[in-house]
Formats: sequence, C-alpha cells, structure tokens
Amino acid sequence: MTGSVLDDRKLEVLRAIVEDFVSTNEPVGSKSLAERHGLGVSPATVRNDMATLEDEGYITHPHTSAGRIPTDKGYRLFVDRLSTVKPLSSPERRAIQSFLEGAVDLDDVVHRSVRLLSQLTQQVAVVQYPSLSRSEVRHLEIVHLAPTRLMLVLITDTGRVEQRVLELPAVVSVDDVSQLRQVFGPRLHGRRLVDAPGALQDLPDAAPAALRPVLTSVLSVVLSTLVERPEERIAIGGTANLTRHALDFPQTLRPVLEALEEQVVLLKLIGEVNDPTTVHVKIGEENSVEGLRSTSVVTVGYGISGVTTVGGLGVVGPTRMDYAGNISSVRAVARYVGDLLAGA
Amino acid sequence: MTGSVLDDRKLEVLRAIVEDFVSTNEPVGSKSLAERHGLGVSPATVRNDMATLEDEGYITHPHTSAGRIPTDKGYRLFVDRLSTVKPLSSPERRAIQSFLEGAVDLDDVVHRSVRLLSQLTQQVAVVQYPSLSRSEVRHLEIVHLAPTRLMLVLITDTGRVEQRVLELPAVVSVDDVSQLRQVFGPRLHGRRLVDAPGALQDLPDAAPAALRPVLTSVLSVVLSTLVERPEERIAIGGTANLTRHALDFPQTLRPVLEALEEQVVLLKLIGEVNDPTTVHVKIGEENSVEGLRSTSVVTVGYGISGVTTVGGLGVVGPTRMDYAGNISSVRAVARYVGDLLAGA
DNA sequence: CTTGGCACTCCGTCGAGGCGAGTGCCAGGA
DNA sequence: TCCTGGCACTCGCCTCGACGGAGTGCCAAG
Repeated sequence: MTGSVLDDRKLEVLRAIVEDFVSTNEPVGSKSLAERHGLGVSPATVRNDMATLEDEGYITHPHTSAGRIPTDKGYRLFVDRLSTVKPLSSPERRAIQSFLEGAVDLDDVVHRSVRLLSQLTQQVAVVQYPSLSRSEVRHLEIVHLAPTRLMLVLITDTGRVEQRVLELPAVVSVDDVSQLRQVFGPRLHGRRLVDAPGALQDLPDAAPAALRPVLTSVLSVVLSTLVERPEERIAIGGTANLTRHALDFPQTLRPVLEALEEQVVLLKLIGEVNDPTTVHVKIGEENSVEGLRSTSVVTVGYGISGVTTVGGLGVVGPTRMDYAGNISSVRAVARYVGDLLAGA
Repeated sequence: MTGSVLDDRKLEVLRAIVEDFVSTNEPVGSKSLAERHGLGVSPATVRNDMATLEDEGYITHPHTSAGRIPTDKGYRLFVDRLSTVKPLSSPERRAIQSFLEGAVDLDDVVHRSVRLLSQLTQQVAVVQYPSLSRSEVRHLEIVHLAPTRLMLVLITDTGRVEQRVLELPAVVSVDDVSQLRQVFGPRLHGRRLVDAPGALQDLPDAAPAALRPVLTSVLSVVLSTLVERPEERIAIGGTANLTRHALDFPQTLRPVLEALEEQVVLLKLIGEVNDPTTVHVKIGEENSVEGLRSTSVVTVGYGISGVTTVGGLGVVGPTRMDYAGNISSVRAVARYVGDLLAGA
C-alpha cells in the first residue's frame, strides 16, 4: 500500500525534511527545501508531496502556516529505509580505540565508554556493566572472615568482581573453607553463571557429609544472588547534553531526568534489546518507558568477540537526533568495548 | 563596624527578605514586607533600612523599581547569624531511620542516603563512600589467580570492599601466598590505612628472604593504590530537582550539570570540609568550583560514632534555598549514616 | 528617628499593525 | 496523468506605544 502512494520522490522529500529539520531545528517549508536539495522540481510539486506525506502521517505542521516537521512515524521510516550508514572516519576510529585502550580496569572501561559515547553523539550515554550471569567465571574465592562469616568473591572473564558476605548458621573452620574452595572452583571455572545451576546441582551429594550444611548455604547464596537475582549495574553520563537540546523538551526535561535516574528504567531500556549485531532504535512514543516518550533511544548489545552478548549500551536524546551518526557511534563503541573485554 | 550600622531591626528586615524571597522567589518590596511580618514600623522606615542594607552589600535589586533580593553576602549573614535551627520532627527522624535501616550493604546504604537526602531537601544530593584510607582494615585477602597474578581484596570496617589485580615479575606458589597472608594480616588488622605505611615499613626485613621480592611487590601495591592514591567514590542523585528550580538558573543549568558530572569536582566539594560536627555552607561565589558559582552547597562529614570522619555528604541547590531546613536534613542523614556504618 | 506624601522609574502586559513564510487550490501546459 | 506558476489566505512573530502597577528615593513634618 505505501509503496503505491509513496513514490521515490516523496521518500526523497521526507528524507530532506528529516535532514533539514534535524540540522536546523526549524520547520522546513516547500520553497527552501526545493532550493537546497537538488530535487529538480518546483516548490508547488513539493507541496503536493508534502500533503500526501502528511495524509499518511509521516509529517505534520505545528501551525497552519508553518513548515513541516517529521512525526515519530516519519522518523521511523527514515531510520528503516532512508538513512544511509555514516561510517566513522578513520581518525575517529583511531581516537575511539586509543581512548578506550587507556583503561586500566573494568570500571575505567565503562566510565570511559560513557564519556566517549556522550561526547561523540552529544547525547546522554548509558553503558551497562557486563552482565554477571552471562559472563564466565574465572575464579571464585571463598574468604574466611569469621567463624560464622564467609565472603564470596567472584571474578569473571569480563573483569567484573563481585562479592557477597554470608552469615552461616554453624561454625566453619579454615580447613573447611579451603575444601569448599576446591569443591566449587573446578566446577565453576570457565562456566557462565547462567549455566551454574546445572553444574552445581549434584554437589551436595558428591561432597563429604560433614561439609554439606555449610556447602548448601554457600550454594544457595551463589545461586540466589549471583544467578537468579544478579546485581546489574549501569553507568550514565552526558546528562548536561540534555540542556543542549532544551528546545526539544519544552516542559518535559523533568520526566526525562527522572527516568534516567531510575536504574530499573535504564536496565529495562538496555535489557529489552541486546543483540550484538543489530542496533535498535526506539523513537518517541515507541518507548515503553513513560518519561522517555519525548526521546529516542539507540541501543545495541556488546559481547566478547561479537558472539555472546554480555551487556548493552546506547544513547538517549531528542527524537530530532542524527540517527545515522548516532547509530554508527553506538555500534563502533560497542565493538571496541567487546574487543577490549575479550582481551582483558 | 557592622554592629553599629546594622541594628536589630535591620537584621530583622534582612531575615524577612531572605525568608520571603526563598519562599516566593519574587523580589520583596517594602510594603508587602512591612505588612506580612509584624515589624511594627511603616514601609517608609523599612525602605530606609533597605537602603542601608543595600549600601552594605547585603541585598540588591534587579531593576530600579523592583523589590530587593539577598546577595551572597546577605545569605551568608543570614546563615551565620539569623537562621534558627529547624529541628526535624520526630516522625521525620523515624522515617529517615527506618528508610536507611533497610539497607543490606554499603552500596545500598549510600544509594538510599542519596535518594533520601534529595527527597528531603528537594535538591541534588551527593554522598561520598567511606574513604578507604581513613577506614580500618578488617581483612586483607590475597588470592592466587595465576602463577604471576595475584588479587588483593581489602575489606574495611565500613563495609567497603576493594580489589586490585597485580602482575608479578616472578612466579609465586600457593604456599607463598598463604605465607603472605599471614604476614600482612596481623599487621593490618584493625589499623587505618593511613597508618599502614608505618606498620608495614619493616616488613621486608622481618620476612623470610625467599619471600621478599613478591612481598615487596604486594607491599608497593598496597601502599600506592590503597594509601597514596586510594580510589574515592561518590554517588549523586536528584539532579531532576535542578529543573524544579530552573528559574533560579537562567542560562546556567548547563555548567551546573557539567560540574556535577565531574567526579573530581564532587570530591573537591566534599573533601574540602569534612568535619563530622559542623555543617559547612558555601554560598554562590564562595564556591571554588567554577560551574557552581550560581549554587549553594551544604556539606558535612560523617564518621563512625561521631569521632573519626570517614566521608562526607551534602546537597547542591540554588542560593535561594531553605538553608535552615537543608542544614538540618544534611546533619541528620550524616548522623544516621555514621551510626549505621558503625553498627555494620 | 519615624512617618506620610509625592514624583519618578521601569517592568510587564496588552492590543494593533505590518511582515513574511508557508500553505492550499486552481487552471494551464507537457 | 503529472508538473508548474500564480494567487489569495492564514497565522505566527516582531515591533511599537500605551498603560497600570509595584516599588523606590527623597523630603518635610511630627
């Protein structure tokens, strides 16, 4: 249906409207549009096309005698079919790489990524720490803090270190602990945490009877807090960029800032889509998060060597954003972050 | 000098101006002021007093025929001599306590504090994690990750857990590591990290010769990254409250948001003053941080049982803020956080 | 020292008018 | 069938001037 109504020139007009509006932030009229882009037709023709585009819901105009601006639906079409990928220049690529390579540990990687992404895109950047449960265990250390208190320190291949203190119902000796270490270590090493339950299931049976009570406690902590309810972390940055686009959020800066302060919301944002190969774009009303209905969100997953997804990252900005550029930036940063974590 | 120029009534006028302006956000005129507060004098008299206050630099007026607003100097005088402490109601105290008591670990304590503080004051809240170097060591665990790779996990009495991975120039055995543990453990346990250098100084001499090279490595890591250059952490929240006072930051919301994103800036903010007994107030231009010259900052240190300071917290808001209320809130939260950490 | 009076300043608002960008429609031409 | 130029119309925005009101500074009297 749309195919018949929207011929190539109309699509070209839509693209021109989006591009002009994104760069100037002013409703674009038929005359200036026909002049600036080499469409080879008169303003009157453009007007007719615009009327069609408006009927179909791709553009609208704020006032009777104002130029046209894209609707969410218009941006959607633009993103899906009209925007051409804007590859980063090689100096840009090198800059990204060298900036991220300076990182000394995971925290540093994440913080640098947020910073980099927000600077590249001039938007708010969000980066999820590598998900615990999807990472591989490199080491599980059990520390004997006190006779009835142990600490578990989990180290993953993505560099994340997570610890939990647990109180035991009974006293354990230092020897018990080193036995525990030997029991858990080999079973977990190299495994992803999501696979841990299967690998650990038969543990109580296989272990010496004397060790079973404490082993069960440790096991339940490992399973519950690390696997079922792992603590996900998120870093955010560049919120000052929101004020740069203050014009795009007339009275709605507040809810945006509020939404961005909610860890839960951010996780939802990033968690919904985390495919390391495809960049996802949510435009305006498409967002499931109430406070972000006036924004667009560009996200992508990142993963070790592009295979397994271990986390996600993205940017949040006005619907009037440079989609092509932001998509490229997000994708590029995700790739470098993945490579970096793989090499760590 | 000021004593002779500013008699009691003039001070009362200043207080009235500050209070009215804080609550209404409108320049306050002589007439409404004389009416609303029971000063017992005529508007004309108030005008004379206002003229004096303006000569002395405590108030100013944006336009010739507008009411008066306090200057930074005026707020300073108000805070120092005119504002009466506004004790929290006992339901408020209980609410704070029960909200913070629900915290399960240090991260939770800090995040809850930030949230609580920003809600209580309706401002941006900043909470520093307990400083590593001023905390006492509860446990130092040394984990043997690989033949040339160790991880140090440090646990403090404030609940902070910090880890560092270090690469060694030579191979160490698992036995070496447990020896290291026994050497470091007793010397550090119960000591504050600032005192660590003294306690560890003679370690290499006292240790078995075979252990010395690796011991020196570990020692240098402990000293350099944990003592000399400890990683300080900060949590921030309630930035959405800035938009609540958007009127107070005409064009200057941007630099404020930017400043608040700088960890360094925040640390400076909180680090400058961290006396657990006194609340510090920096008003407008008094702030050493460029971007915060349009804000006021209220900070206080917190410490275990009110003695040692281990961190700081505070709020950032417009100079036109409820100083009395915010000071009370900040002090109260600091006290509860201190108590909570002591009990942990 | 306080008070009432008075002239003055100046901001904010409101309405009128002109400008200009942009639209929708129509009739003519390829 | 589609494109094009022309034309009347709409409507937001800017400017200007008038006006009201809040507030001030100063002065003379109590």
